[in-house]
Formats: sequence, C-alpha cells, structure tokens
Amino acid sequence: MVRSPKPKSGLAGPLTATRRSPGSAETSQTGSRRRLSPGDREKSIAAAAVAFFAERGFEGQTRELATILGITQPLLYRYFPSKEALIERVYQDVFVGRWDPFWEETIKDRSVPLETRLITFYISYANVILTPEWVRLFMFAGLKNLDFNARYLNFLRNRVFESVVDELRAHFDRPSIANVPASNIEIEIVWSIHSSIFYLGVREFIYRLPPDGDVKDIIRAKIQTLLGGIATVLPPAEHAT
Amino acid sequence: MVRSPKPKSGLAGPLTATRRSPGSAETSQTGSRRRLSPGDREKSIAAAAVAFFAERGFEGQTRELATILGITQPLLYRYFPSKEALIERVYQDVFVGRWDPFWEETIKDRSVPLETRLITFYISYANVILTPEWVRLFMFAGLKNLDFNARYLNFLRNRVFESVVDELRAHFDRPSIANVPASNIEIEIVWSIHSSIFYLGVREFIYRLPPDGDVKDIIRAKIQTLLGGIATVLPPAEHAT
DNA sequence: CGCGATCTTTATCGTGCGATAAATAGCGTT
DNA sequence: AACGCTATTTATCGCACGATAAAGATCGCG
Repeated sequence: MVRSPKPKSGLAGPLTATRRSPGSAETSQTGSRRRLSPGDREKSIAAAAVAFFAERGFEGQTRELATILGITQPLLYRYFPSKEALIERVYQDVFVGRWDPFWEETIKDRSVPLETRLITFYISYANVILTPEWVRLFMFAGLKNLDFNARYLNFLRNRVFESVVDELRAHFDRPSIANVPASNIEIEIVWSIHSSIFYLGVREFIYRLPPDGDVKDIIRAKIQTLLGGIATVLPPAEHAT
Repeated sequence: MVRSPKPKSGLAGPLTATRRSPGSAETSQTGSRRRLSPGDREKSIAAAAVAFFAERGFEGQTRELATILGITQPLLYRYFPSKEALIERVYQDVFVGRWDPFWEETIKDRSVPLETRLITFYISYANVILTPEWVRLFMFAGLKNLDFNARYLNFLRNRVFESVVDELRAHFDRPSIANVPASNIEIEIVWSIHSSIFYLGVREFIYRLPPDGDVKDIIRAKIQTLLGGIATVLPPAEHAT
C-alpha cells in the first residue's frame, strides 16, 4: 500500500523530480512531487484526508495520511494547524459541501406525481450519501459523541422530512402541516424510508455486505411499499391514486 | 452508570476499609476492593469492558477501563492476555450471548397472526439490540473492517429474514421459499423493516437524537406499514386479511 | 545566472498507551 | 497465628503519534 516515492533509478530520477507538470497533480502521487501552490496543496490534502479518515477513522495517523499523499507528515501542519482542524475541514467538504438545495424543491413540486418525486429525490440523495466517505464519516462522527450528527439530522428534518409529510398529507387529502403539525408517527414513517435507504450504505461500506441488486430498483420498491403501506395504515379521506 | 454494587454507608465494612480510608475512595468503584476470586474478577472486567468499549470505542485505553473498575491497569493482563482478547470477549458476550433462539420459533408459529408474530418478534429483538452496547459495539466492529458483521448478518438472514419472507409468502398465498427462493426484492423488503428498527438505536445511541415516542408503538406502526405496503406492491392471489 | 521567498524535509520533543517484571499484600489453610 | 499461594500493585520499557523548530530545496523574478 505504501509508496516507493524514491526514484532511485539513476535515469529517471532528476527529471521527474524536478519538472512536474503544473496543475496536473492527481491522485496517484507520483506526479505531484514538490512545491505545489498552497491552494493546490491544501486541496490535495483535504481530498486525501476525506478518503483517509473515512477508511481509517479519525484515529488514523497523520504520518500515514502524509505517506499516501507522498509528502512528509510535518507538511500537513503548514496547511492545517492541527489534526482536529483537518477533520473539521473534512466535515465541511463532505456534509455541508455536498448538500444540494434542489432536493428541497424536487419534493415540493406538485406538478409531478408524489411517487415520482420521492423516487427522484431519494435516488439523487442516495447518489450523494451512498458513498464510503459519507456513510463512514457520518458514523465515525456520531460515535465520537459530538453534536454534529444531531445538527445535521435536525436540518434534514426541517428541510426534508417535514416536507415529505406535508406532501403525503396533500396526496391523501389531509390537512397541511401548517394547520396540523406533523405527528411523531408520521415523522417516523419518513424515518423508516430514509433510514432503510441510508442503511444500504451502512451495509455496503461498513458491514461490507453490499445489497444484492440495483440500488435504484431497491429504492423504488421501498418507496412503493411505503406509499402503499401508508394508504393502508392511514386510509385517505376521499382522494386515491 | 455502570454500577455501584456496594453502598458505602458510614459504617461500611471493616473488611473493605481495611487498608483504605473510606473517604479516599475516589472515582466510582469502591465496593469490591481487592482479591476477588478469579471468576468474579474476570466477569467484572468483561462486564465493564462491554460498557467501556461501547462508549469509547475500541481505542479506549486500558488504563481508563482499569480506573473505572477500581483496579490497576496491569491487572487486566492477568485475566486477558491482550486488549484484543478482551475485545473478543466483548463480542462474544454481546452478540453471541444475547441471541435468543426462541425468536426463530416465534416467527414461524402459524397459530398466531403474522402481524402479531412480527410485532412480537421485533419488540423482543429490539429489547436486546436497542441498547447502547449492542448498537455502538456493532457499529464500531463494522468500522474496523473485520468480517464480524457480515458473519452476523448472514446468520440473521438465514435464521430470520428467510423465515419472514416465507411467512409473508404463506400469508399472501404464495409459494414457499422451499419451492421459489426468496428474491432480492423480498429480502430487501425485510431489510427495510429491520434496518428501520435498528436505526432507532443508531439515532438514540450514536446520534444522540432519540426517536420521539414509544419504541413499541413505532415498531407496530412500521410493521403495519410494511404489511400494508406489501399487499399493494405484491397483490395476493386470492387470500386476503 | 543568482537571489530571495517560501514550500518541503529532516530531526526531535513530550506524551500516551499496551504490555511485562518484580514487589506487595489479602485470604484460606493448618 | 503463622504460612504460603496468588491476587494485586508499583515501576518501567518501548514504541507510536501529534506537534514544533530548524535546515534544505525549488521556483519566480530581476
């Protein structure tokens, strides 16, 4: 796994080391050897840190991260004052930086059938969160007993769950949550679908026992089951689809 | 709180206080002071280790565990050859030791309505797994990239999921899995309910954002939604309930 | 070229942690 | 009550890891 960054071969050594193609720094660290611009270096460290801490957890050692990057460990401290600061940056990049505001609109667009909207949203959301980085980092963060996860999930509840409940209400001709607030059970029903989708990622990236079959199909089936089941548990007033 | 087995009332034991001034009993563990029988000591270490590693993760330090136990750190090594062996014991006690074989019978008992069986099973199962120890240790184990979780879940699939699918089949007058094996989608439907219940524990003990309301009610609602939804997605041949 | 700025490395400190060995002390036995 | 077995503690080793300081190397600019 480790690198052999030393171009010990007398031939190739000097050239590759001295002259690197600018800006073409990439993941396989042979290219970026020395003296990147601060901006590029910081980005490359942050990107590597995301993958690294997702795999190893936040106890992963800065020396190993540096080795993966093909740099020395003290260099990390020129760009981030501490390991904790680097972890903070990882949170930002993954959880804040990957939120798509369009999701909130998708759910509320009543020109589209509800089932379609939910499927569209959840497939798109799944594309973002069902990655090893998102799933594992989120779990590592939770296990650290910070309030980060609770904050994210409150945000999610306000931006997504409440809307989904409201759309379900409209779909079944029931009052808006503006008039009758979402009940615990209604929120839990949304949690059911949400958690069962996130759990696909837990199974694949934490348990290493990936679900059999196409995630899109599974999501579709889950949402159809949900909508059918809600119809049974909460029979509609008059409307039905 | 772990435990406080010995109340240190004013006139506590002349025995326990032999060498130690009662007032100087520091952290928490003051009851058992010294020279337990090997069996008792081992059990007390194992029990404390479950709570400790569940809280701190497997990177939790043996010195802190010893402090909680009111013993010194090297004593741990008289009862467990290494930290890793102690962790192995924790796995055994929590994941193997808490499995209830009766669960498998509950699911298959066709003298009881399916909805009742599922609710009974999942409430009982939830009683065991929806604890900080089970949930957090399971997640810590998964994040360590061992095959432990995959083995447990394969066991669960064979002992529970397949049976649930079979019972759903019977409920809706469809062929037994003995004749037509469970499909991916069917297994996924069971995963949906299962993961949404386990996720109640993740929310409470990892995210520290406990679900609102009684877990039993939530489980009941989830199972009713599941059964109703399956009826919609996979309409029955002739039978209906 | 050569020089200076700064990006990167080499060297190192202090601490924390798993583990071991030797010394100490509780408790049953006689 | 003394004895001896062994449960428990005291003392310590070795290394890993985050972090810092100083030396060295690279590149733009004149």
